[in-house]
Amino acid sequence: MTLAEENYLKAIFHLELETEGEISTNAIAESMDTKPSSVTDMVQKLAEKKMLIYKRYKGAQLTATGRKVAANVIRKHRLWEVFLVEKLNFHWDEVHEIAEQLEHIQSEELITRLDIFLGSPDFDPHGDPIPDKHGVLKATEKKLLAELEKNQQGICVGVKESSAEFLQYLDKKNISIGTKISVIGKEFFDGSMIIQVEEDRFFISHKISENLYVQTT
Amino acid sequence: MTLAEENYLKAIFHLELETEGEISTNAIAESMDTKPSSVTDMVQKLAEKKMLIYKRYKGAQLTATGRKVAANVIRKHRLWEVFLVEKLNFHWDEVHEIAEQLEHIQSEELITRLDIFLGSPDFDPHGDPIPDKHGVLKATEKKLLAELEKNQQGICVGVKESSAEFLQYLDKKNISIGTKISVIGKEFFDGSMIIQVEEDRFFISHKISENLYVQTT
DNA sequence: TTATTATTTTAGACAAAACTAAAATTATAT
DNA sequence: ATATAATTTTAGTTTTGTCTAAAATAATAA
Repeated sequence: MTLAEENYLKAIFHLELETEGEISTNAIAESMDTKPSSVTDMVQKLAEKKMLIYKRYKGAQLTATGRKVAANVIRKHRLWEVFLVEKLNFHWDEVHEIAEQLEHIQSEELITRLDIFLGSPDFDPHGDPIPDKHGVLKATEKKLLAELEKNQQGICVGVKESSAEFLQYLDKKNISIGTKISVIGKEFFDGSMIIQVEEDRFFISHKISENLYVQTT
Repeated sequence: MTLAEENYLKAIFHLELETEGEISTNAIAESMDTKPSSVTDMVQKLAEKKMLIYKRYKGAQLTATGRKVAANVIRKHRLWEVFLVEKLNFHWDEVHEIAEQLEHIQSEELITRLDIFLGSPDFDPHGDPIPDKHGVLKATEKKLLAELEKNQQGICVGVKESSAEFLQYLDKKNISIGTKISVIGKEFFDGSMIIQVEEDRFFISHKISENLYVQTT
């Protein structure tokens, strides 16, 4: 697997988490900031390598092999992010670009040992889950925001209560379907939280968090 | 600097440590296991980038800029080797290939922090010195093997005593001019050492080590 | 000094991964 | 249902770094 191939597999893997069925050429191109024609070239190549199934004009779908390769790249990315934050004291929002490079280092043994060195973490510093060595990501689950713990995160997929007041509140806070919410802190005694939405961090009460559904991956 | 460019600069840097004047196209090709014609192409490109001075049919010589870039790649390589051995418990002879990849990760901040995390080591696990952040390698010095400390290493450049017995002893141990000697252990009270020569490790007395000149880089 | 050998460079090709422009296909709207 | 729009693919280039084969230069030997 070349660096470019790995990046394509990774992008398609992420798109499959959000989309049913085949992933379109255009969607891949957009997510990778490249041209659709380049995507066609690469997708054909990956199909020959049995990393995905590709049908002209219909789109691509990862095979079991392709999904495993992609998950492994993501595993490496997230383990390196943990290293950068926990060991080198980077801030969690500074590590993405460096991890983007480190994720392509080729050595199974290295990742095995890095994982042990870091204490086999389950989540990266953004709260995203780290796939296990078989490439398995914990199944996606829909839960209440209130059920999340510190350092976890979810994507807003709906509300339990849908009063105008509540929706207006969410709107004011820039929370809508698809918004990523990260739990920065959680107070044990009253269930209140500090959450991060885009670049803002703010406090929310338990009343809010128990009325918001999030999808965790 | 691309990955290929960095590797060329690194190779030329190493060759300049062993050779006076210009480095020949052939020497570079051999050290990089590539064809002389490829070297010509790259060396012309690096000359345009002011990384080295190149004269047709004569060879190449690094500029101050090129030397700095090369030293920085070597610094990164050696710092990562320290990380792999000290933190991830790799054996010192397993780390080269992985460090070959890690040395190309682009981030000044990363190396600054890695260096601090490792306690700003002066030598890598093979005893090779780590250039400082300005790319400066400690000047090459000729000293007696006896003056080296544990984990340092040198290249045999001569003997103080030159009796037949001594030279025969060295011959038996496969030590000659150019042989790399690494100090694996040193006994404080009598100055005896355990040294590594190629794949062999063995004990030598102080009598031996104080009659052998080594060059340290 | 001239012939031979070794080294180095040039010229032309190739593979990977990207791009542009144009053609083909599918989807949408009247 | 057909015209228009959107998407996707194809064809042909470009760049980077490599290669082979042939030509040019330098070094060596007779």
